Amino acid sequence: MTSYEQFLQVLREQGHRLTPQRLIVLRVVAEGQQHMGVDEVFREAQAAYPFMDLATVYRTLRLFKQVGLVTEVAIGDRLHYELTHPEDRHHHMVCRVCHGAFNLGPHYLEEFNNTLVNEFGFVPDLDHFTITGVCVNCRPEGIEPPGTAPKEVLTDEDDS
Amino acid sequence: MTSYEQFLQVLREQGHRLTPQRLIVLRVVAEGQQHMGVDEVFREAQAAYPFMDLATVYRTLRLFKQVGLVTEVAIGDRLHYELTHPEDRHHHMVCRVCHGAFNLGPHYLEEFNNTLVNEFGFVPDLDHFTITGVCVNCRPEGIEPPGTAPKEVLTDEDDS
DNA sequence: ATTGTGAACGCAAATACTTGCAATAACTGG
DNA sequence: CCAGTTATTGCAAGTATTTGCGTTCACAAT
Repeated sequence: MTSYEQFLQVLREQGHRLTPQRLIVLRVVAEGQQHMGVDEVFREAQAAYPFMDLATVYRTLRLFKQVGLVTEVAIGDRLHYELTHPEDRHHHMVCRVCHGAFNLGPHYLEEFNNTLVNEFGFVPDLDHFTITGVCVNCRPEGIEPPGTAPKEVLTDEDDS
Repeated sequence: MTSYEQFLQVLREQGHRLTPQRLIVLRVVAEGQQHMGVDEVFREAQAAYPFMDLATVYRTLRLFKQVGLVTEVAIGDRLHYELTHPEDRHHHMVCRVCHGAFNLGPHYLEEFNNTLVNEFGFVPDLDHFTITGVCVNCRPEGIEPPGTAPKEVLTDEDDS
């Protein structure tokens, strides 16, 4: 059973209607190899369903994010979306220079989370978390720090 | 305003021109009691200088942020700006419910920073950092925050 | 299968923010 | 103090995203 089927179940259980538009957006995101921008999703969806409206794509992605079906990643100054893989929760480090995105295991933030909760009673939103910075490859030439270079999951050609 | 003068110096040193518009935006932000939204800054600035254009406010705030004169804080889905106080660097925790902002000392992120640098060679942007979540006051009573639920059943608050 | 209800849609207008461009004016060097 | 250079501005148009609203259609109950 694909997670696709399970996702339909989740939507239905929460009382959301399974419209063709939603099914298509879900399929498009699910078939995308990595996180996609809204315009990409729109283009693909429209190809499969010509009446698709951009506002619907925005609304649908927002719903999916809310329900947890998709994960939002801030790439540059724009939001991208990827299918949520519950078995592989992770955060993202996004390079400000090359816009590459690298995965970060959840445990890296657990301690931070606990500190905020215990010291301030503040419960941070850490379901998914995107932190910007500069990756190894884009760092000015110098001494390579110890550790393994993370696997890059996205390279988006664009400049802001 | 002692730091005000220093700020002018910074701008000048970096080759930026001291236009009346910039001086006014700087003054407005400096006089603001807390972080201000762009529209607030615009309104105040326009009161002092009727020709002020909204685009100029956006451009000026972006410049100031780049130069480090102001700090950007994401409140809700909108950006706010406050004067940078070099002697009191801090991050922000912003409540998703009441939109309240709480300061967070820099040391809370130092370890996290080091981990990313050492393990991934990724240098995160942590000059200023805003994390959203739910603050103590807005947290529903009796709801255990995520990530802190003990594996074994314990009703004791004591930690060890 | 038919129908009622309201969620979701499509569209167009609104909002938030950015950008191209010609005119202006801050700074420099004479 | 004056003129040249070019960063910066104001305006208007552009882009990204959201929202109001009348219509449509998914779903449940007949």
